[in-house]
Amino acid sequence: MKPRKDTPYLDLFQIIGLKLKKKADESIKELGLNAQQGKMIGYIYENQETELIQRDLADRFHLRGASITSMLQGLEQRGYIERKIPANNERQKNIYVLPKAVELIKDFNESFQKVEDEIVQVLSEEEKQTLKDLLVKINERL
Amino acid sequence: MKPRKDTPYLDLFQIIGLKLKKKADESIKELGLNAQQGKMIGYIYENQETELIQRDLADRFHLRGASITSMLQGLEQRGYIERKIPANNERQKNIYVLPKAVELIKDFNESFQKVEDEIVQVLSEEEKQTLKDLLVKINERL
DNA sequence: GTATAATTGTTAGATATCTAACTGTCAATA
DNA sequence: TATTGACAGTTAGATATCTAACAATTATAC
Repeated sequence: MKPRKDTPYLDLFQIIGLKLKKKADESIKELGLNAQQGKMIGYIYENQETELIQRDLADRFHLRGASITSMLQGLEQRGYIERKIPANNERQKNIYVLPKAVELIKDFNESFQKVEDEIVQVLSEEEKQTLKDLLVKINERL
Repeated sequence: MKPRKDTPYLDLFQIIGLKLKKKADESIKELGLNAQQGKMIGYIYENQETELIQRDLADRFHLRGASITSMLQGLEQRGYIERKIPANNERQKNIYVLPKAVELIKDFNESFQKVEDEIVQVLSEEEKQTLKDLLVKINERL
């Protein structure tokens, strides 16, 4: 009996995603953080003037509120970020990066850029553009 | 200061991967397993006549040996699979699915197929083929 | 043949994520 | 304005993954 199962897109996205996660983790491991934490710090840095709250991070990174709490508690204890309850809403916490994290952001970005380059190194400019369009289209409807 | 960070491919793959994982988990949740377990059972079923060992599963799914041990212990305790030490190599364990798992495979595959269809629903036949070619190319070099 | 290497799988302990239940605060409305 | 519901975040407990150290077995090299 031949398998009727045939889910090449699901499988490819899953495997590529895993490989990329491992590469990204590896590339910033020496900085003492994982890729998710690096991405998070970078995102906070770029958005901290917009009254960024944990809910926003959960949405952006497709994680649950509980995961964000846990992650930010870790980053806060280690001195990378701080959380301040804003005057106008005591439910929320605004997130800011501290200098210790800012120092690392350049290194993060270089490392992530290298992984990014690895992804598309085998593609022509035209193929890269085509791929990006297709991925955006898929992501929007998913 | 504008962010110099720009890793759209890394970000898109990460987010699409997460969304797909959640959809796939959701789609087979009622069967009492998660997507990874479903994929694993399906793969074992299709390869159990080839003296499949844990090492093979670790390679196929890009997981560590320890993770496979843990996962298979769970599936074995719940009666989905069995592991037998082959006569010719006492280090190894050959993996087989049990009837309880076989019953579910058809349902798994239908569920995964639905997620698969969701991924490419917005693409034309030509776009689908292009995407697959690009993904395969990327996956090979990664 | 024996010593050394590599291979396969397991365990222990760490981390990241999840769900469900919860607290406290703010918003809507009757 | 008092109640009810929605929202932001936390905690507890479960699960899945990882790394590192390990045991047992097999393969290789001298």
